Amino acid sequence: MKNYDFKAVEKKWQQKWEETGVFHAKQDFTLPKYYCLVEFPYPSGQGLHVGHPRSYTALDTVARKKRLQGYNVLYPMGWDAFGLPTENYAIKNHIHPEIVTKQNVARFKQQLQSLGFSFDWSREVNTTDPAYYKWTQWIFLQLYKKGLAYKKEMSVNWCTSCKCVLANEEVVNGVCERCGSEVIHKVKSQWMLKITAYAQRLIDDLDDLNFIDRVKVQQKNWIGRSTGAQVTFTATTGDPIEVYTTRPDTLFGATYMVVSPEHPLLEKWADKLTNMDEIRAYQNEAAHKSDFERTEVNKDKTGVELLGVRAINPVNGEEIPIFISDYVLVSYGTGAIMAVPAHDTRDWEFAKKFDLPIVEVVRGGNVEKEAFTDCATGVMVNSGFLTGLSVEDAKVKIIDWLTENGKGFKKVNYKLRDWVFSRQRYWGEPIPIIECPKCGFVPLDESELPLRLPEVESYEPTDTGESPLAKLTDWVNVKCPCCGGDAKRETDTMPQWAGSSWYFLRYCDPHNNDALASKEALEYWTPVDWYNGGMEHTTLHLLYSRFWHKFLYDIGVVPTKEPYAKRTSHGMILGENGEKMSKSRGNVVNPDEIVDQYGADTMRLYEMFIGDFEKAAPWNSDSIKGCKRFLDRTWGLQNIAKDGGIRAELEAEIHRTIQKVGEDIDNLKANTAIAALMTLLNRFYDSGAVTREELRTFVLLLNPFAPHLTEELWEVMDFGGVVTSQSWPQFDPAKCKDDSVEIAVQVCGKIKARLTVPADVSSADAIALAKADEKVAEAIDGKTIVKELYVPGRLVNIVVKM
RNA sequence: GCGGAUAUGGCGGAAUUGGCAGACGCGCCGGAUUUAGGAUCCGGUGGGCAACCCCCGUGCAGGUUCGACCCCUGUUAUCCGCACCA
Repeated sequence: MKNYDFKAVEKKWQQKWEETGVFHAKQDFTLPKYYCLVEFPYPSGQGLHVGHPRSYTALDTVARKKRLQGYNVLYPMGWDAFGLPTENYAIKNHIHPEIVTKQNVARFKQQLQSLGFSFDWSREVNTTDPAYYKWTQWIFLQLYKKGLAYKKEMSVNWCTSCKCVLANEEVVNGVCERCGSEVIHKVKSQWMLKITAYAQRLIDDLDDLNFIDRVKVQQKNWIGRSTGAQVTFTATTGDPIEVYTTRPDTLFGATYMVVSPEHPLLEKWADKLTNMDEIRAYQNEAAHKSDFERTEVNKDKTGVELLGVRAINPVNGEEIPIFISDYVLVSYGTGAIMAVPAHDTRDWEFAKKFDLPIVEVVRGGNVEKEAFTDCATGVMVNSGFLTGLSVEDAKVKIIDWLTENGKGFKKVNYKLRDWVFSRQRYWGEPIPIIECPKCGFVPLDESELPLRLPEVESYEPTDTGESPLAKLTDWVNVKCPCCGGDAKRETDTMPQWAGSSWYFLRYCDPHNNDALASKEALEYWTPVDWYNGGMEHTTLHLLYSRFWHKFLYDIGVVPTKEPYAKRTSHGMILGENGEKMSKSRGNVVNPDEIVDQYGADTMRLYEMFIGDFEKAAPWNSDSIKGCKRFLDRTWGLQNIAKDGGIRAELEAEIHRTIQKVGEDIDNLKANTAIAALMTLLNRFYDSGAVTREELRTFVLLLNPFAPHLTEELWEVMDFGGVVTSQSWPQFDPAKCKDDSVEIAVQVCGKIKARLTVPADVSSADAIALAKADEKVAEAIDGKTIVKELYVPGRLVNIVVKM
């Protein structure tokens, strides 16, 4: 036996796979298909880290197994290459971002190829390629034409460090999701996408999808649907004040109102409010607070009462005070609330601080001590015609009353906001819109796509909030396609999430110049059968791409309502100290070094063996050795190989292993699949031999995890052909069972003995055999047997009484 | 605060979903081989006890059951998501 030279062997097979194109998806649409997808990476300057291969290897094992099972598998890879880090690097080093991207992509690609993933490289896509972003822009134009893209002056999140606006989804705890810098509010005119129009469908359609639960829960929470009522209060000025509430049943307990500091009625009432100075001061203060300050928890309630205008409760005609307070948000509901301090914690705190009346309307709590909110099963009190009803009935009755009297109606609200879609940066897709003083916004004609990014001298972002593109007067100043007059191009670009919102469609037909992909290809390949990716994208990329896909479905471009049939998510790989891997913590493991030291197969195997796929797992350099040892022992099997079929004494175990490995790969339980293969390997060594047929099966089962070594072993053993053109082993359920089994014998639940019995032994015989055992006989001697039971193949339990 | 999850040896993790807890791997201990180290091979390894066929043991306290890591009630800790969303 030759020593296993992983470096030479891995290179050899990687070249062979590339030359023969064995992993290219076939263009034959009559074959059963399987579309496996992993999130395409952002090609950063740091190169791959050990987290990337966890996801890629897991679906690579699925893809490889599915191919052996006869499926036409699409397992593609590409580059999500627009974005800030590249642009910032380019600025710092005075290199064009396109060149930086090219270098990073080359590095990533080389790293991925060194790990032996079975990607179809003939379908590689790159979001920064004009032939690609032509279609990103095309989709934007379709959204615009359907009224789902609009430009609006509004208060937006502004990252002080990126010098760029952010979507709500990109603001985490009041700071920028990417760089962690402070986010402030800025009033700017921004392109928006109307994702809210799809809020209900984005919730409803989750039901039919095979997504892991936490993804569904997180998306539902983010969309934040609630049902309640919109109620019209009337101000003493005669103006209606609309509020939204989920508790219309508590309307009789509304003792004051609160409007947000930005509420438009305040300007309207400016001349009637006697304390306008105080109000303006409060508004000003609120406007200068960052998101972080404004949403800080357990913060004291603040506010100012409006003097000169009061409100009338529509249900009882009572006049109540109105306040402004920053605990009421402009962006949610109507920007105004009715306050029911007895049954809402925030209102209660506010009422206590401003000494406002607290009227109990649902019995059961002590509203002087705290707000009684957990009152869904309570009974109404102090509530006029609602008194005596259950909360549930009161809700129905009050909504009927409001509707009949024109004072309100049933209403559904969402926390989801429209998607802020423009970015004031260079390295993104140009938005293909021209603004004409006469004609307004004019979309570029589709024949002019792609609208290429122009060359610029400097990519520096500006403090004024303008895109670097704005400085290119030659590019900006154009003639209006509509009237021929002077007009200007939109200079903002699209966010990084644009290109990734539809990339999985492009893989189906990546070189198509007439459509984002052909109808036939989409019909055949979509939806993605299995998509694995990070939890951090749940309310970003995953939600955005579902939205775009639904839109494309509505306009007849794609044949399915949903892009992904199944979504799973991998846990993070942590550093050896159990902390998140990061440069600053100095615990980063470089995958190149692992491949260099142990080989790609060991790296792959270890990443799959490291633990529960869905959970975070700390890296352990000692444990890798165990995987290397296993592969070396597998290679060594050729020394004890002999002719012959599967031996009778190993038949059941081999069939069970085939079953287990297959099922475990499908269920993301690679760790136990590998454990089963290790057990089987130990059995071969224990028996001193492995037959050719046994080895053949073993090699096939191991192939998805360790593709290089198994190909080489296949070749050395002269099994014929290559592994990639074989069939996945079949198991026979009838052969998975042993003829005899070891069972435990318990007396009163305590184990007294272990017996080997025939697998098909009858209950009576098993119990008789158990009783015949010396220790069991001793334990039950002289006692009354209360109960005897036999769990087939497991145990006998004899229950006795003294 | 709300929502979701998790808790098993020295470590990563198994457990056919109510039926022999600790599979598999790491680490550790002992042995073989080696000039030595490394590598490899063999044996052992949840805890207690001198030892056992004994006792204890799946975060903690109860409960249901012939039988509970698994189901129920309560509780603690950790992680994640959302967070003044009316």
